[in-house]
Amino acid sequence: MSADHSRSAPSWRRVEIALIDTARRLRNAFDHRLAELDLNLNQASLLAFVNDFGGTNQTELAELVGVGRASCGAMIDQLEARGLVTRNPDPHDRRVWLVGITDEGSALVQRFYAVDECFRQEIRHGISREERQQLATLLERLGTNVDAILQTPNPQEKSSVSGRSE
Amino acid sequence: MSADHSRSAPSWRRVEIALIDTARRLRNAFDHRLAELDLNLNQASLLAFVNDFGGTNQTELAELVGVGRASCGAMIDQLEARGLVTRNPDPHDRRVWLVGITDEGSALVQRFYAVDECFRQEIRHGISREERQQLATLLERLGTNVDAILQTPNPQEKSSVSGRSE
DNA sequence: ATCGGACTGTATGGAAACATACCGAGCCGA
DNA sequence: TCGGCTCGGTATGTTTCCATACAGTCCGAT
Repeated sequence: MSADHSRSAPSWRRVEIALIDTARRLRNAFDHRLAELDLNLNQASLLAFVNDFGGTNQTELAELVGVGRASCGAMIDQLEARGLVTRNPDPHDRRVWLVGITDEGSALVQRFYAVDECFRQEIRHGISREERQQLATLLERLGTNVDAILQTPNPQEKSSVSGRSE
Repeated sequence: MSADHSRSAPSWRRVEIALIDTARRLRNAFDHRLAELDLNLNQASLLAFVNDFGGTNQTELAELVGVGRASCGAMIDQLEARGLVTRNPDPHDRRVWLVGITDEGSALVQRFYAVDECFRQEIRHGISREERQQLATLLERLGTNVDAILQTPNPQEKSSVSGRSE
């Protein structure tokens, strides 16, 4: 469905849109593969972070995964209910939970690694390491520019725009 | 917040994740800029498609924008309520609506073009046309691989998985 | 000692998208 | 002509995320 964008590429539909589109499909494909573990990509990432870094608080995890604190809390609720992670009180700060992994969670992370490995091989078919490196570099620079835009509070204020209808 | 992923780059966090992450932020930035028009990126895309291609039915628009038919219908509801597009019956097929643009919608699309132009200039800062070309090519290939995966119905079927708790 | 500010985690409401199921309309072969 | 299949659009329920507001806690300044 997404192949023949022959008529769907008007002047303004550029690389940026293609990037967003590809990423969406990439995420879908990832989730598709991860379905066998009853995880989505964010959950798997969270689990892997917890596995790698041990006792981490939720705010930090939220930033690592790239979701808000509330969403992260909800994700941890789910993973905790499945017995994959534990919430342990921080002895030094009664506000925070130190999220840790269980044996079952750790085992699931191993399976995630396997799925991820397989997935990446398929995804990278026909794409050299060099090209991936370029891609990473480009994304990095793109991300920098994006951050600059996001930190602009309210860009418009162009005051005398051509014509306002209302 | 997303810059110092120094400790956030474990072995499995590769280009694919960076791509998804960058795309998310890119979309956020786009929406941020588009907020001045009271549009999000999908709405703006839809509007631009309608503007460029004239009477189009909803299913086709959904595919162009990259959302499902239901979501597309909802979006058109909103745009129609704002007087930006119209639904006209297809004289040849009483099932379909031909979505057309209004004068007001067309004017808004022009403003969208302006915002988009400005946005792209900022986003592309420090990235050459050549590099964008490479990026596009890479995304194209990536998308092909993704499609291949999505069309795989159920990849593993390892049947006798180690141990299922429930 | 205590007060105010900053921070952690949670509750709540809303937005956006999906999958599914459904209705009405077209299409086509018997 | 009629029966079934397909297709366009819509309704429904679920999921996932965010933004905001809030309660509890820590910490530093007074």
